[in-house]
Amino acid sequence: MYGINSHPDVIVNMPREIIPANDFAPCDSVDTALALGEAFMSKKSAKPKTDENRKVRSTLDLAKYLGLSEWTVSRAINGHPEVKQATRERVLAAMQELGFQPNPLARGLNGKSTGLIGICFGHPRSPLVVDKIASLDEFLHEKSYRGVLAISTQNPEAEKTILSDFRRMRVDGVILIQSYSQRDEIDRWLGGLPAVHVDPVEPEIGPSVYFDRKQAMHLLVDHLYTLGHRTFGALGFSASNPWRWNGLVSALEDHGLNPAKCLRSFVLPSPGIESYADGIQLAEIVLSSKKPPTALMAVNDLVGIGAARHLVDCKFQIPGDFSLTGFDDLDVGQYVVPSITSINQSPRISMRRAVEILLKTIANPSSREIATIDPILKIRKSTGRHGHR
Amino acid sequence: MYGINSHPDVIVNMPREIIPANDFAPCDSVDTALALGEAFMSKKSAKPKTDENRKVRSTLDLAKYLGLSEWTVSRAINGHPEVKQATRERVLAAMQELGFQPNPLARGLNGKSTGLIGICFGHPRSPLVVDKIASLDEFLHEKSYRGVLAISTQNPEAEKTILSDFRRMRVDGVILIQSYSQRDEIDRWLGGLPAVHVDPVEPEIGPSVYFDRKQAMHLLVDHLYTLGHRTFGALGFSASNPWRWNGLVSALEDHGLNPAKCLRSFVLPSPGIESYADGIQLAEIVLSSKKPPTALMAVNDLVGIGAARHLVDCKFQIPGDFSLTGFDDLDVGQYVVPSITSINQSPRISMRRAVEILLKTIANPSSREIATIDPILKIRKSTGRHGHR
DNA sequence: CTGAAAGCGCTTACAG
DNA sequence: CTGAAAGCGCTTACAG
Repeated sequence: MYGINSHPDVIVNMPREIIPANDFAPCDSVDTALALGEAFMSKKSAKPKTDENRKVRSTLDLAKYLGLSEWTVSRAINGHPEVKQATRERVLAAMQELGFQPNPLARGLNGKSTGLIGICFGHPRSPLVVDKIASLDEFLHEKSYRGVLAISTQNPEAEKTILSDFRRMRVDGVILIQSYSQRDEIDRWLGGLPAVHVDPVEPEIGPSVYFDRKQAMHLLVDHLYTLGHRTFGALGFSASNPWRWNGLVSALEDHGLNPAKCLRSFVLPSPGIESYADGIQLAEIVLSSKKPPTALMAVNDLVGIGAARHLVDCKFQIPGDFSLTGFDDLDVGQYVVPSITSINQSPRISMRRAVEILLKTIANPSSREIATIDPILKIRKSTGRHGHR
Repeated sequence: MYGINSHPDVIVNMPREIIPANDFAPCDSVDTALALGEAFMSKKSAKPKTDENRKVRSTLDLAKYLGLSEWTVSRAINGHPEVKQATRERVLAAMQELGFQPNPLARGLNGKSTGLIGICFGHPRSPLVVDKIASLDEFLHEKSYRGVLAISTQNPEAEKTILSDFRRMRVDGVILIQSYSQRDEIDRWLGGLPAVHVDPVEPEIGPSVYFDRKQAMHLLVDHLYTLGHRTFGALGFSASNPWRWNGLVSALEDHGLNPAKCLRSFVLPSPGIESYADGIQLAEIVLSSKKPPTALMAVNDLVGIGAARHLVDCKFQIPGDFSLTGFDDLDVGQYVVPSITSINQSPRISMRRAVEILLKTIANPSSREIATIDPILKIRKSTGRHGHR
């Protein structure tokens, strides 16, 4: 339905039925159109009411078919108050029956909704992206929107291009996921286009969905501290990843620890795609360091699993020698040995909120709603007391 | 660039720069437009040539700016032969410089290219989908197309709706990945829209990319047979998955084995999402069966890893007691214990071919190119001689 | 090549 | 509510 109702609370379910491409017969005269209308309505119509003889292809056709004016049909479809309820229902019912939908391109040309939502992922390589995309697809379809997907791969230049394209194709709104660009730049690129940010690197000052990474780091540190750990290693992230790092630092301080002494960061000289192979390399670095920390906190599950794999291969015990945490709560984390303690980010809920907030922002551009997603700690076999074998 | 060249071999790189939404000043008179043109061209123009004073927003503006007619500009952009090379280059250069692009909506309304490609995934839950989406995004962007993504979740009704929507938004073509619908139905829903099928369930009779699953099953069986295995179990698929099953049967027959005797199928009463949990359940079923086969072939890596996990938990040796193969060659397969023998499907190459073939089909609808992607066997630690501990 | 015009399928003032 | 019309930004015959 391409969001063509201006009454968001009255969602009309119009079927999206097929419109054969080759059966177009324009209705040039009112007579033809009326004859057509009769054919549709006549109970003893020779032809069955199949897709093949559905000739209502424009609002003008529909208007003729219903004996209304184009004006009325347009207003009815767009939920304007000038047309009375009974007429509107008649129009909507006919659309249902005929499977007719106004052409979104023509709507877009007139500055109306196209039913398109631009989706821009900053970081495509996480397995969570599949869940997010599937969820977005589901929630967007529920509201009769379509997602136009693009991936910027953390490249601001690409992001600029993508947003420009979104504007050019007149999307109704944009969902930006893990954007790495400057907030003010993005706003400039958007040029007023409604947008919701999900987990931006820059602090959120507009409509956004914000996963509480600081709390997540607190949950992990609390868990490890309770198990007796006093030395911590960050695997694959450092102070250059402020959200993770600052959360980690503040969590340590909350326990009376001095991060300068108890926290070390292990990063690769040339960071890869934060996957297993990185984890293995990072574990090598940890092992080659003096007095490695006992609690290792990986930037994500893949790195964590890779690191665990290398440590186990080197005959270290997890959690006897090292406790190890991941991040993301991927399914796979439960099926590796040892299963990996992690943080669940509720990607599905997060996407649901993103769609909700975007639609609110489209309806009311001054809305600046922010949703916070709470982390969930998943304790598994990769964390335990140090020295317990 | 929205595919606005009718000469596919001459891809013009036009910048997609930002178009501020609020600075629109329509050029109502030729005078205004010319003055504008002068301002653009004057070297001592007061205002710098920023986004802010870029006022060429339509082909008409561009035509006035260049002192050409709208007709010429349109023809130049669309690569028609009537306009001579020098003029075309001038137009194209001005577009570059001004960052102007014709409005794709208006083009679409006129039955021209919108630059949109519909992408429909039938099976969203595989981790490979991320790779496929990222690859499609990359290759489509290279050709200045945009992907509109939808997921049908193996529901023909949803697929019908999605294809109808694609037509309504005038996509230039469709990429259907793992569609579960009937081929003739799809063709009807497409109504002539150019499309390429990737790994359809129905045999491919149009433009398509076809992963050679039969050969894949042969590679696996050859490998297992060479290792001495004579009894085989299919984990998570049966004769209802014809490609897998028929390939498996023919491979066994090629080795002189009788599938009726040496092949058993293990499937869940209510199949899940073909992930780890399914694998665990399937392994339970295998273990509870009489004389379980020694070679287990999982429908995919996740199921294989889950099954392996359960077998190991039950103190069976892999590959001592069971050899186990997966399918997909997910990264994770290398990092579990034991690492899992699998089949690589070259998803990136597959997507590249899909885009290539689609663009060829758009350019020439009678083209019916079919690409075959060869499987690659990845031998890892989960397969070996039976009884070797 | 130019110029003037119609048309794609909508939306929206404008007068009745 | 109707009717006649202009406009969104393009493309495309049509006459010169």
